Amino acid sequence: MFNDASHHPPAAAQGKQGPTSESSAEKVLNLLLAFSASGREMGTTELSVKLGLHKSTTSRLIKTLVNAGFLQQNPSTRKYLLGISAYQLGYTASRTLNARLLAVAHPYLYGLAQQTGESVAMEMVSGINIILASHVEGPSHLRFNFQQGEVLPINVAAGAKAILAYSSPDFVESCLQGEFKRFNDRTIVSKEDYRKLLKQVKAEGISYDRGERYEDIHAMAAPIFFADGSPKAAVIIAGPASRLTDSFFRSAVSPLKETAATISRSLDL
Amino acid sequence: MFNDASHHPPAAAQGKQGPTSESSAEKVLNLLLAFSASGREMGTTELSVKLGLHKSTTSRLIKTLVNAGFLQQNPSTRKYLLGISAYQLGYTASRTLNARLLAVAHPYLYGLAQQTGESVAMEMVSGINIILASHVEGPSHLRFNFQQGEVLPINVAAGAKAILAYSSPDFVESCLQGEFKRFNDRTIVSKEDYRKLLKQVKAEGISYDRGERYEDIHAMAAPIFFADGSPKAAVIIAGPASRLTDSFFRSAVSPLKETAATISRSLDL
DNA sequence: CTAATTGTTGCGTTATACGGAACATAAACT
DNA sequence: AGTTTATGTTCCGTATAACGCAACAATTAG
Repeated sequence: MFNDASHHPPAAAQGKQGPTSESSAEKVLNLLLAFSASGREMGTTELSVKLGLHKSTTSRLIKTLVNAGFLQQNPSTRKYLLGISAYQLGYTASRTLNARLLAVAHPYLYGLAQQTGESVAMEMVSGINIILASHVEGPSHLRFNFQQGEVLPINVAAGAKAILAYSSPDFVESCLQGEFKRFNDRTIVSKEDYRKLLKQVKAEGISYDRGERYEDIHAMAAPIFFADGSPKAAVIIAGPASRLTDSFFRSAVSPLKETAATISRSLDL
Repeated sequence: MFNDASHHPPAAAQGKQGPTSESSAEKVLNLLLAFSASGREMGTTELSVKLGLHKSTTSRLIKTLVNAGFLQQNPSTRKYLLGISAYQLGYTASRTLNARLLAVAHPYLYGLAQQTGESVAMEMVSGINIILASHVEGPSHLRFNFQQGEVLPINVAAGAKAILAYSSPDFVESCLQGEFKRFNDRTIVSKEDYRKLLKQVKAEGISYDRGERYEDIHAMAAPIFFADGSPKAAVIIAGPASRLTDSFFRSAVSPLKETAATISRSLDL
């Protein structure tokens, strides 16, 4: 009928043009971010309303994005989804950010190891696994030795708990696919118990391991966040149960949280 | 139909070289792709020469990209590197593409299982691990049962060999970090032997497992490629050694390769 | 300290990207 | 079948955003 009406005001007409009208460069990027946010397939019209652009503009931008490989069209639905260039870009970004995280974090890990006298490590997300990415051995003769690159069992690793406590339910569930391995009688093997524990960890901001893997090893961990608020890593203090008592834990909470927070901040620039 | 003739001289008549002078939207995307390609930190001048743009233009584009979080500036070097938005985008793209791969592949996996009478599966890359992503059980009563979601030992898994044979040396080495576990006396435990084997697999286009993990289980695999030519998955046929003899292998090479190639093609759109 | 290299604004001009509507295609109804 | 609604793409003249230039900052080198 008269769908053209469109008497909607010229969007932030006057009023000191706070958000200056977007450049076309900004428009492409916002278009990409729209996909990043929703993840769904979307059509031209849907995108145009979502971004407040004209269909014609949207159509042209999409064409550009498809040519560059950032979007592709699902032939059956005729809608668009993220393409291989977006994937490649993210892969490179991930490597870059991880490298930067490692470089930035190491001195702080070292400082924490000196301060606490125990071994310190950083665990990082890799796909749907959590791996041991970096470590600094403590000054003591009796200390825990981390194994670089190891894929960690998420039910016992303190860092994994800290990371998952702040992760999206979606991601948590994909990590919970496999069976939990039992290492000893303290090991958590029930998925239900584990989910409850994550809530507790999130409330405290710290996760603990009191011998759930190796009976004589205790550990504690705090999450590191990327600029978008997503937890991508954790700092872990680990050592012999005889030294990592509850009183040690209490005294180490602040330094640990502080270290993790400092690393998170340093990533933002 | 051709009322407008549209013989308007679009840029081709321009003295300027190149097909069509890039739109600014294309410029931003190319700028991003430049980072995707090199991965290094880069400054304004370097980027401007690399892309054939003026410094001023490049500077403005970079500013836009930084605002949108696609780039960030390393304060110590003052150069730019990929930012959190690029990372998020890639993460979403990866989920999208994986979902699409699973959806597209399944019917072909099923077909191959019917055709060969054996269990068929697809392994996919996840971070620096290779996981079992999807499987179809064969019709026979005695068959191999895949374990969904399992992180596979790359030294024995046939699919892992197929994927790594075509992967970048960089990626291969990051996967080779940990120790190879020995399952039996056929298991490959030497990294050197493994690297040699990968070359052979690449030459043949197929990888085999003749009881390297479970002595009575044989398997073969062929890689699946994304549109950019990167191997992100593999199709695997597995079953009892008694049936997966060399003669079975010979007869299954073509169907297996064909299935993998068909899936790869279907992803391109 | 000067010279050289790299990075960031102003400004006037020109080409680029926009909005509107026609055109085209596909799905939804009867 | 035919008709209607929804969705997507192309064309064109015009306004404006983006460009190149060159001066200006800010570092680094000599």
